[in-house]
Amino acid sequence: MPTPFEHLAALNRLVHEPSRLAILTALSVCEKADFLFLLNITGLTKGNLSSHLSKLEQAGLVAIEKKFEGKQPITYAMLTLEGREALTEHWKRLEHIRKGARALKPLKAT
Amino acid sequence: MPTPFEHLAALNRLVHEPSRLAILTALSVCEKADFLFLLNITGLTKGNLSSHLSKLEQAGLVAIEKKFEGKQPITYAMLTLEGREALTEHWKRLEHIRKGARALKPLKAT
DNA sequence: CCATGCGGTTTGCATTGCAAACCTGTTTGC
DNA sequence: GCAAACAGGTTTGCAATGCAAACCGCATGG
Repeated sequence: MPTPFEHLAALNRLVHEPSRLAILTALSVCEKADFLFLLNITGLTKGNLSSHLSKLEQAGLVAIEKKFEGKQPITYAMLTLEGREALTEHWKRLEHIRKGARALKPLKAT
Repeated sequence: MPTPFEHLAALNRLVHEPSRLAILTALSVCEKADFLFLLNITGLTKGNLSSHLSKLEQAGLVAIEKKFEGKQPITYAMLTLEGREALTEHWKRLEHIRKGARALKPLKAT
């Protein structure tokens, strides 16, 4: 009989980290977002947003697209399919854990 | 107009960390739990459970009580009021963030 | 030209979380 | 009765992470 906490082991730290959870969750509701937009809504510094995005890209959860808009370089990020699935799965696990705790109720300390 | 992501900044890393979220959530449904019970349901190693508990104790989120049950030493952990509040607050924030993302929908990149 | 700003990336460092070693006492085998 | 195994943890060592700060290339302004 598995406890709901087994799901914790499966929590993907890459997704779970607050800043990245923010980025991913934000991306999940826009088809595409640029760097500065993400910067504003997450409140991260440029440096940290940059490195989190790289990490997410490397993991295949987001796709990065760099182009020039006129003369300004601009970086777009969007969720990959994999990223979308990972995020959905993650929220589901969290939900599951919290719900599961209630089911644990009858258990008592030795 | 604050975005829901401001709540992320407030996510308490101490609580957010998966293993500790497990410990705290488990504790939230038993008035008291012993070390080995926590060990089983979280699936952590003794060493890591020990250090997570210490950290939670230092932060004032759990209270540790050590006694002898016959000849065996046994360690009990229970949530402090502060711990209970922190956990509740944490789940609330997470909920808020996920819900909030949907409200972000109309925003678009650029 | 020099400096100031924009749009990021890279670097350095302190903090973490994990695995493995260790510790104190108790029980078991012989 | 003494060595070995076990129970219940704690401490240590190390690799990885996240953050702040420094850096970089290009473009515009004085």
